[in-house]
Amino acid sequence: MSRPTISDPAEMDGRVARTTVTSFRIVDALRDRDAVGVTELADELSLGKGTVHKHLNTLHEMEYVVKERGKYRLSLGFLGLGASVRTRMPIYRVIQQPLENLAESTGEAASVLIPEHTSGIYLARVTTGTEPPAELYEGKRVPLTATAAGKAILAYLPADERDRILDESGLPKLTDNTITDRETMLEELQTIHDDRTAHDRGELEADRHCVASPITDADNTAIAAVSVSGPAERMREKSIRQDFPSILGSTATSIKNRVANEQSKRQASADPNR
Amino acid sequence: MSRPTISDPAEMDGRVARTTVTSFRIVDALRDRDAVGVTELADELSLGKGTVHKHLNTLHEMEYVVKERGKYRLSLGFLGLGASVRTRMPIYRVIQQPLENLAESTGEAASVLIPEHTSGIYLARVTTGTEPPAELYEGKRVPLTATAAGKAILAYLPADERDRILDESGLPKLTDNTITDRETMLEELQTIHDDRTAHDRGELEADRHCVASPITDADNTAIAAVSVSGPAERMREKSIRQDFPSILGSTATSIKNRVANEQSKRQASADPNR
DNA sequence: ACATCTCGTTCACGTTTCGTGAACATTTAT
DNA sequence: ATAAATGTTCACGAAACGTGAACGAGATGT
Repeated sequence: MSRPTISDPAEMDGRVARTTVTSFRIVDALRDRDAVGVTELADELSLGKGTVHKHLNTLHEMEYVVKERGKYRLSLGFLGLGASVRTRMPIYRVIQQPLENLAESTGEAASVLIPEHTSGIYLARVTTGTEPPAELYEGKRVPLTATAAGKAILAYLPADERDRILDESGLPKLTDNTITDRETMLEELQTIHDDRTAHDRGELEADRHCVASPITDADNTAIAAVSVSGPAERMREKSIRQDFPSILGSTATSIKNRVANEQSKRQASADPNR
Repeated sequence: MSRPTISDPAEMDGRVARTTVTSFRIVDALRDRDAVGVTELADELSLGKGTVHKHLNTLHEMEYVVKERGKYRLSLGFLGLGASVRTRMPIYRVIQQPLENLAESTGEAASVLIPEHTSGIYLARVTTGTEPPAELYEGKRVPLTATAAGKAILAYLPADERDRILDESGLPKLTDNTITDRETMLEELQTIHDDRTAHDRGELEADRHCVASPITDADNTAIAAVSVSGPAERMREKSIRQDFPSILGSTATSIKNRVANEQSKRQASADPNR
């Protein structure tokens, strides 16, 4: 989603390895299809058949691509890479329990979103009942401006970094409710900062409402956000009886404290004195 | 684990894009460390600082690498790639329920292993109780020769493909119990084929026992394997009271049928007639 | 506070090699 | 069986990758 597939070959001259870019353009293309042939890929990416074949063969040798009856697809090697990246994040190791509690007590899907580059990526999600499976969200990239969790993060980022993100990512319109005006967004972020709670009323997906709280570090800067989301109507009803903001707030502080604990533990074990 | 990090630059001449290989050598190196600097990486991979920097910068531009205070690490972009690859596999969409049932009825960790290239990769795992978290296994690469699920797959592969895998991967010794002799392995595979059940008594991890059944396609060729595993002693006790082979066998056929159903559904929807 | 050292970043150049196009081989469709 | 389409290989020219050294920023220690 709105990934910078580096289509402007002019601006980035000596600083980038073009061959690698081509390889990852192929990886990105494979990501969105089931199994694909050389010619098809070459046409789609406007590359020579020979070139595409060489790259696919390279990825195949490294076992990042599987070849089945002349067609190519990405291998499960990427599953290992993704799992490794996620498991290495200190915050990931402490959110499982809080997320499960949150999903349990609200009866809705609970997620943690992490800011990376200029967008947000779902780190984990716990679903209840008949919600779409968590796998469809984990690893998914969304604009920070079009989701409650993303706005919660933006509201608790240093102003210069927040502005940089808004500059680079813009405010893409995903539904009729998406905020696309920068001034409006800045006002909204101010409100969110005051409340420590962000709302999303169908800004990412039309029928989906979402409430979120930022997870901050010692400097009160966002490192992530927790959120619950569900069908618009059901969320509206529940919000009358349940105090989403306070539930999310306590989940967020719980996660924050666990992260802090983890970090002090790590420092203690890395530093054998004390 | 035993990935072919392409260390022999001689044998693969014009057929491979060397720049891409270098980039993925860097990715593979990043995978196993937390966050790393240019110099450190350059030394480890015996590359120039400039080279490493250019590659990291490339990966950064494409948002596959994150830069934090001069150190680099892999981004969650790989999480999305991995999730996408896995979700695209038809078998993945049908194993959740059977795996949960299996874990429930045996009280042990239940997994599905998929063969890729010459090794096996855990596609999914459901754990119960105090087992190590499933995330540590999902995406993990293991030798097919050193685990019950892997042997179950080997036993139900065409002889030529089985031999090719044994040729290429060898029989690496991981514990004192690992089978390292090819003849012994072939006999074992024969037994496994007869029983449709494979056993692993500490061949991958010393204190871990594992029982597995192959999941086959219409041709009776393995496309995966289901397994349960747990601490050696507990597994030994349980195996007296529980009939692991028959539980695994029915799980395997259940999965097999579900996969077949999925495929006929897909064909029906892709083919608008009838 | 200063000096020094380390590390990340940039740059120019020579040479590897990447990408192109066409030919060949192999598979699929007719 | 024939033909069309697709995967694979090859040779060559042009592009750019990797090397080494220089620069600059940041950390470290005195």
